[in-house]
Amino acid sequence: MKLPRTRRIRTRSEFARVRNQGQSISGRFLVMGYLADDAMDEPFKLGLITTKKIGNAVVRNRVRRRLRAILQREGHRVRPGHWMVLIARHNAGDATSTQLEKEWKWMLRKSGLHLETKSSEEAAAA
RNA sequence: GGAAUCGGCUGGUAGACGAUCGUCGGCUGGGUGGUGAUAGCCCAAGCUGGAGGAAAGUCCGGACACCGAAAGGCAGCAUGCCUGUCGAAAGACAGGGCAGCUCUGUGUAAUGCCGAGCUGACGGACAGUGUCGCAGAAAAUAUACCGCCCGCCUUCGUCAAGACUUCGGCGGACAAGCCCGAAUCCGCUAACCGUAGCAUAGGAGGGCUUGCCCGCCGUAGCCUUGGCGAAGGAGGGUAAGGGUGAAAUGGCGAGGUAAGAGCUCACCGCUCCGAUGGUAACUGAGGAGGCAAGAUAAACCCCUUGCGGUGCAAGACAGAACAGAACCAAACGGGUUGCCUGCCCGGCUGGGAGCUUCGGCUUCUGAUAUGGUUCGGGUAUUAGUCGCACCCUGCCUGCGGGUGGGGAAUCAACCUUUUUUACAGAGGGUGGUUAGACAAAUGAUCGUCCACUCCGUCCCUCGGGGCAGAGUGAACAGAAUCCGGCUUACGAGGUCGGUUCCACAG
RNA sequence: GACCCGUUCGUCUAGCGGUCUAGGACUCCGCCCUUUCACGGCGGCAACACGGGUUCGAGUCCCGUACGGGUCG
Repeated sequence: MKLPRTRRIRTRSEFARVRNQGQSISGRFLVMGYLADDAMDEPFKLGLITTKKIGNAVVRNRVRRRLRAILQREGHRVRPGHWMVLIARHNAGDATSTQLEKEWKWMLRKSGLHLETKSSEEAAAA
């Protein structure tokens, strides 16, 4: 799944809307906020937040790239029509890609955004 | 010579290959864009580019932009040995000078001298102001204090001389008392004198005692004078000494002096002038001065030189709405509708004075709904477009751009040349490229190989090896207007130096 | 991003280059007071962010580093 600029959350008001009206789940490395929106024409919109608490610019960039790659690969599992904000916690810089991916999938199931599509299972079976 | 470790300089080379999926920019294509063309928008695919030496810190300097002009001055800030080179500046480099520290050698009573290494924010402390705690006599002015010396005064001690006094001794004189009688004199008697006698009554005389005086000697006291010493006082001469401090007004020796002192002299040091050498910083032959001069300017300050301020969130363009200014229109305006009627909504005015038949009318004053045009300011803007992506330039243009030429840097392959092959260097030349985001791109996954770390397990000679798994791809670290420096961070390697250990040789 | 400011006991803060061994308040600890607690009294522990430099002497002055905070459309 591609992540061009139209599928990103970019304005302060959109981040504030997810924060104020949405729900959130916190994990070991991540915090995920989400909000359903029927009017959305995209499958979902993603926002990433990496604060200075995580580390210097190198570490922050690495965390963002890993999270973006996970969403590119696994974004088709997300139920369409949702705002989604991922906030990296202070220890996310020490986490590996697989750890981040496991935690994100766990969050997806717990939040109910996981989409059980037949096509993916059939593809896995095939 | 080797090893370890520390520091300086240099150095910035990427895990390799393949596959899949992505991200930002550019080019090409199609559609749209009323149309030939451009910009813009949409679509899918291909090609292609995409982090660093520090991109960091934001410590300097500049470009560029705006502020009113950016010329002068004050304030403020920065700068600081000399010469040269590079540079727009900041700054860097090279050489030199001076100073400090360390070491080796050498020398002195001492300061030193030669050499080597390291370090230096290295203009000015006779332009002025300030500060120098504690300790110390004294901390910046030259002397107060202690001390030393000189003479004077007072007191004391001692010695000498002198005067006086007390006492003692001796001697003498005098007075009183007593005693003495050979009788020397007076005296008395013999009439007087001579002479004789008397007499110790009186005087002289002698003796003794006492008193007093004088002299001498001794002793003690006191006074005066002088010497010496001590204490004190006021005065003068001194700067040798005062052991404290980070720092004390030249050092050492000799002479000299009341004591001392560059007071004088030799040597050393210092200050001033200064030959010579050097572009200069500087050097300092020689001479003069008897010696004035502390530190601090990363205290204020003075001098030299430089700087207008703000910073790309600079700024430019586009630009609603609300409010503002000017002008215009009509008393009606807006909505509904293709238009009209109709319907709906809002408005058709406030205040004062006067008159009134109470319906209104006249007059004064103030304000304005609504619509339109223009103006400047300028906000909102998913902060929209530009600024903003190598440089210069010609032509066309509908001014948005299009197209062409030249140059620079770099990459890949190629050619020539240097070199011992290779690597590498130099030159040529073909082709490509020139990071430009804005919640912010340059990545993710998988496979094979390599290196390292960790965990597990197996083997043996207990130090390694094998197998499997995970992680990392050396570290520091991610462009944000651009450029030049500085500082800081950092791994392997190279090089230089120090320290330690080992081995060998002398 | 560009540009400014600050850092002193556990906390909030004073602090002329010199008796700073850095003062005060709250906290903490010990003792006293009280039947006990509290209040109160007495005493004590406890700090100049780090590294260099200037100076006889640095918390203070200068330079660098680290950390924290602020302003600007």
